[in-house]
Amino acid sequence: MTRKTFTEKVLHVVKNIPRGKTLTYKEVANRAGSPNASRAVGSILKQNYNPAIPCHRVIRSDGETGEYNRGRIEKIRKLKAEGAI
DNA sequence: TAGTTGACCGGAA
DNA sequence: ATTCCGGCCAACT
Repeated sequence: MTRKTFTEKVLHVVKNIPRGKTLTYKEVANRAGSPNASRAVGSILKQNYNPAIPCHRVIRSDGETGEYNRGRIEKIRKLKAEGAI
């Protein structure tokens, strides 16, 4: 069984996030199989530069947008453009 | 191989 | 309400 690594699972989950919807790092980690790996999710998305992965739809549990490769402002702007805010 | 870092979370002061 | 602390996991050096 070639199980997918945590990283692959996270990328898959984020890739499946529909437009106008936002998931928290904790939710993504939970779907990836590790509910406590919320921090690892951020580290992974940070390294993953893939336009097919809408990492800007992943926000913090506090309701804040969190950070983004291209800037937090761009992240917020994209979320607003999608109606997530 | 081991140690440090960080796009986090939750609880305590 | 805001600020501080420890814990958790993967990637980096």
